[in-house]
Amino acid sequence: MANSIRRSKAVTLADVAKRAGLAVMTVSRYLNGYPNITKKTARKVKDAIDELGYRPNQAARILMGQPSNVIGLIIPNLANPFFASIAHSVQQTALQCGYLVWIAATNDESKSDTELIQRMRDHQVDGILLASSPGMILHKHDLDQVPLVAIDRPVKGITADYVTIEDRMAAHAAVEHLLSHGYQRIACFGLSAMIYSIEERIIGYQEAMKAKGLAVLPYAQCEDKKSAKSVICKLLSGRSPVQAIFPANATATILALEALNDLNISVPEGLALFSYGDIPLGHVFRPPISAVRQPTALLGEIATRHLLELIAAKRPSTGVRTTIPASLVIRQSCGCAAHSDIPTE
Amino acid sequence: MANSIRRSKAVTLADVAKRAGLAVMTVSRYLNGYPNITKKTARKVKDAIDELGYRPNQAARILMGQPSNVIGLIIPNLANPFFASIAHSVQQTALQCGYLVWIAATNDESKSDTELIQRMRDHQVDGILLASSPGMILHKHDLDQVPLVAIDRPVKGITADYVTIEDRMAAHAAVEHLLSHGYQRIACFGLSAMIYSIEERIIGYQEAMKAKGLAVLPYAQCEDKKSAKSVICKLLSGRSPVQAIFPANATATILALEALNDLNISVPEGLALFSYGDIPLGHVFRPPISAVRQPTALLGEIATRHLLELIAAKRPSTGVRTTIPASLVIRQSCGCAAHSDIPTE
DNA sequence: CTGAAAGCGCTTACAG
DNA sequence: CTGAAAGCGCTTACAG
Repeated sequence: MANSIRRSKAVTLADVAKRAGLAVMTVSRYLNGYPNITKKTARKVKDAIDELGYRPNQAARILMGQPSNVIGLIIPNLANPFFASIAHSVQQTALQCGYLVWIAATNDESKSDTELIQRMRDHQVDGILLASSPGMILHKHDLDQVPLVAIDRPVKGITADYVTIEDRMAAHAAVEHLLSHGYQRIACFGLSAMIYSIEERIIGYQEAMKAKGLAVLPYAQCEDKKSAKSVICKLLSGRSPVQAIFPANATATILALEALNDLNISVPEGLALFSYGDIPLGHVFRPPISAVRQPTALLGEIATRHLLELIAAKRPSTGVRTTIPASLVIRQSCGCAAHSDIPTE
Repeated sequence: MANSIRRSKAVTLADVAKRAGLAVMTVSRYLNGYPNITKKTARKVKDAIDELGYRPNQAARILMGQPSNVIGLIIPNLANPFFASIAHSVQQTALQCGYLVWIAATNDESKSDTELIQRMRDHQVDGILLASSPGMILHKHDLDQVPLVAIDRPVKGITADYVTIEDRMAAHAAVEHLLSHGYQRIACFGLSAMIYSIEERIIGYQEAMKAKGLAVLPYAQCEDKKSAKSVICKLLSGRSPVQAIFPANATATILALEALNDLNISVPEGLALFSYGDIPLGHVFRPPISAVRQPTALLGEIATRHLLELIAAKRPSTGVRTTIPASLVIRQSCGCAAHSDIPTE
C-alpha cells in the first residue's frame, strides 16, 4: 500500500528482503559485510539482490550518518595543466579506494572557496582537498569536523595538514645551476607573488643568490603578455642587463618565451632561462627548455591517501606537512651545450 | 529525548522551527520558496535560520526525491588538456547554475564507464555528461531515466543527445589548406583510430584528397614515441615520399614534432604539418604550428546547458546532435610564409 | 544468528 | 496561510 505511492520504481532493501523471505535488517547486514551470517542466508540475499538488480540508495545511507564515500577537490583552475594533472591523480587514487570526487574550480575568487566548502558539506562530503585561492582565509567553523588537507599551499586561518612540492629547494637548485654557468645577474620572473608556492620559489632564488654574495634582484612581475614584454625589455636594458631569468611557473615561462620571440632575443645567448615547471614540448623546443619538473601526479596521490587516512582514523588535521622533492631537467635554455646523442627524456 | 541520541550536532529543520515558534512545514516552505507565506512568518524563519546557522541536509532532501543538484562528468583522461579544458568549463557552467559536479576519468577502460555511471546513479545524480571510452557500449538499463548528454563523441548502444566539434569539416578545411600549398602527397597521422572524433577527422582528410582527385593514403598509425619515429621515416622514404602530414590530434602532433626533431627534418621544408588541435606554445615554436583550434570551453558550456535543460524539462535524450564549428589558425608549419609584423594571436 | 521498532532530516499529500 | 502525520530507504540500538 505504502509502496504504491512511490514514484520511482527503484528496488529497495524491503523488496530484496521480501524476495529473500528475510528481514530488512538481515539484508542490510549482508550488504555491510557483517560477519555473523549463515552461508545459506547470505546465498538467499545474494540471489535476491542479483535477481532484482538492487542497488543501495546512497542518500538513505548518508542520512543515517554513514560515510558518503565522496571527497571534494577545490582548486583555482582546472584548465591549468598543473592542477589538471593533480586532479587526475586525485581522482584516480580516490576511485581506487572507492571514493567519488567532486571537483570545483574557484577561478581565484577567494570568497567562492568557503562557499564551495559549505556546499560540499551540505552534501555530507567525507573530506576535502583544497588548493586555496590567493586571498582566502578559512575559519574553524567553515570546516566543523570535516577533514581537510591543503595541497600545493597551506590554508590561512586554520590548522590543516598540507602536502606540497619542495618549491624552495628546487628553486634554489635551479638558480644554483644558472649560477654555475657564470651568470651573475639573474632575475626571478612571474605573475602574482601572492601565492605561497610562488613566494617559496622566490625565496629559493634569493637564498641561492645570497649564498654566492650576488645581488638579489627585485621580483620581475608581469600581468599579461604585453607587460611581460616590457618587463623583459627593462631587464635587458640599462648598464648591467640581466643575463638569465628564472620564471616562477610554467605560465610565466610561456609568457617569457613569447616575449623573447617577439623581441627576437635568442635563448640562452641573449638571455638564459630556467623554468620552474616543465612545459609540453619543452624538450623539442629550440632551444630545449631546462626546467624544474614537478611531481604533480605524486602530489595528488599522496594528498589523497593522506586525506583518506584522516577520514578512516577520524583524526583531525594537525598541521602535519608533507613535502615532495622536485627534480631538475637540464636541457639547453640554461646555457648547457647540446649533447645531441644523449636522449634527454 | 530522541535528540539526545544524535551524534552530529548539526542544526536541523526542527531546531529552526522550534526557535521560530513555527511548524517544521512552514520552515520547509520558506526554504523552498513557497509563495504564500506572511512577511512576518518569513522574517521569523529567516532570523531563526541566521541565528542558528542552519543549512539543509541534502541527503534528506534527495531521499525525498528532490533533485540532488549534482551532475556527473565522465571523461577518458582529466590530465589531457583537451578534456581538462572541457571539464573546467563544464564545472564553471554547472556551478553558475547551482550544480556541483562529479568528475571521473576512465583511463580508456570501457568497463569502468558503466561502473561509474552506476555509482553516480547510486548517489541520485541529476544527469550525466559522458565522453565514452573507445570500446564501450551502453544499455538502456544502465541509464534508467537519468538524462545523459554525450560529448565529443556519440555513445554506442543508446539514443543520446550529443555535442561535438565539427571535426570532419575542420579536418577537411585543414587538409584543403595544405593542398593549396601544392602538396599532393599528404598523410593523416595519429594514434588509435577507434575514437569517433578521430574517425571523423580521417574522413575529412579523405574527402579533401578525393575532391582533388589525389591519392588517399592509409592512416599512418603509431603507438608511442618510438613507433612515431619509424612511421614518419617510412612516410618519407620510398619513391614518392609524403610532403605533408595532418596529425589527428594534439598528442599526435607532439609525437610528430618529437620525431621530426630527432630525425633532424625541418618543418615545413622537409615535411609540412597541419595539426588538428592547437598546442601550447604552438605560436612560439619554430616554425609556428598551424592548427585547427577546438573550442573546448564552448563545447563544455553548451553541453552542460543542454543537459541542464533536459533535466529541467524532464525530457529524455532523443539523439539531437549539436555541432560546434572549429577554426583554423594558420601559422607556418603548413608552408605559409612568415608575416613577421602581423601578430597571429 | 535474525528480527521488529524507532529514527535520520527532510517533503508530500491532506487538513483546517 | 499554517500544521500534524506519514513516509523516503536505509541503519542503529535493543531483543530474542
